[in-house]
Amino acid sequence: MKPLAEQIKLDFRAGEPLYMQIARQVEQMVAAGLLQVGDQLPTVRELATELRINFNTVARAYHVLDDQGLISTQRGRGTYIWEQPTEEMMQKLKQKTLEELAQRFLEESQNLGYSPEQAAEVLRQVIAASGTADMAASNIDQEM
Amino acid sequence: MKPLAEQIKLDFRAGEPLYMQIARQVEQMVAAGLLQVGDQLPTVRELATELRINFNTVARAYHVLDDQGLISTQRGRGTYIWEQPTEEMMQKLKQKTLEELAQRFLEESQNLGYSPEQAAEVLRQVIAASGTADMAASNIDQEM
DNA sequence: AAAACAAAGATACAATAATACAATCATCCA
DNA sequence: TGGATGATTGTATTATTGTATCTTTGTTTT
Repeated sequence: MKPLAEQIKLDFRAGEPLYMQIARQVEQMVAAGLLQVGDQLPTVRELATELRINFNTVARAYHVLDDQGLISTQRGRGTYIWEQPTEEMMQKLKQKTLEELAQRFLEESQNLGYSPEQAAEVLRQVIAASGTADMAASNIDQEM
Repeated sequence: MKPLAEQIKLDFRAGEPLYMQIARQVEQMVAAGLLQVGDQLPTVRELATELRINFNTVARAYHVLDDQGLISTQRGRGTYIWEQPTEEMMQKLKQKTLEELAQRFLEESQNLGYSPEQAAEVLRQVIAASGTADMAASNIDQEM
């Protein structure tokens, strides 16, 4: 297949920002099946050089797609098309898991030798700590 | 016991660096008693191959653990769980692990769209249910 | 015209990978 | 026995790749 860079056309005079043009065209290629799960996208620098723009602009486009879950950007490794769970899959995953998560948390805590009450107490503390916006690193150790 | 490599799960999309994920999970296995004094860890290349990452990333994880005194890495020899941590170290390690477990439980719950309070409430119910013989699936969603 | 905002670029940084290296071990043969 | 040699293991250094932060620029708003 032709290099991705050659398939992306930028219109420097369009109202649409460059990074959105890139993101949109990658989306369309995925939708068209031209890009498939696991495919590696060009590095931000490669694509930027081809398109004669700054690599941060490509990085912004990739960031948008990453937020969508369409791709996976991995520092030091590269950028890849990511499996996108369907809405119903997400829904199914959501159904049962909260209790299972709690169950697993409890089991793992008990494996460490803690009682369910201690596990619950630490959870409360972690919640409290993450709730405070500016929390000086809470030290739970002394409190138990 | 299952090979260590199979027990380590990497999330390539997580914010947490891969080497930290590895180091943390090894810590947790030590805290849980799954790894004991003298046990040999996989070589950096073995583990890296299994995890499909570069062996330097494993080496970096091992280096972190070596600095903590938890393991001993020896060029040409391999990597081993170091002397049994003192009771105090073990206590701290377990405490840290428990907090990390709570943190992860919380994050995963929130990823599913639940509030910290809902997560805590479900945990309470699971605890209560595990006390009694059977636990009917509680449906907390409508209650909060 | 000045302020405010967003897009794009420049620069420094952090995580991962690639490559070459040094220490140790295992094997074999004199 | 012991030295040679190749394989294995962790280490050091450098390159690659995405990220964070700040600056510049152009457009819009007031």
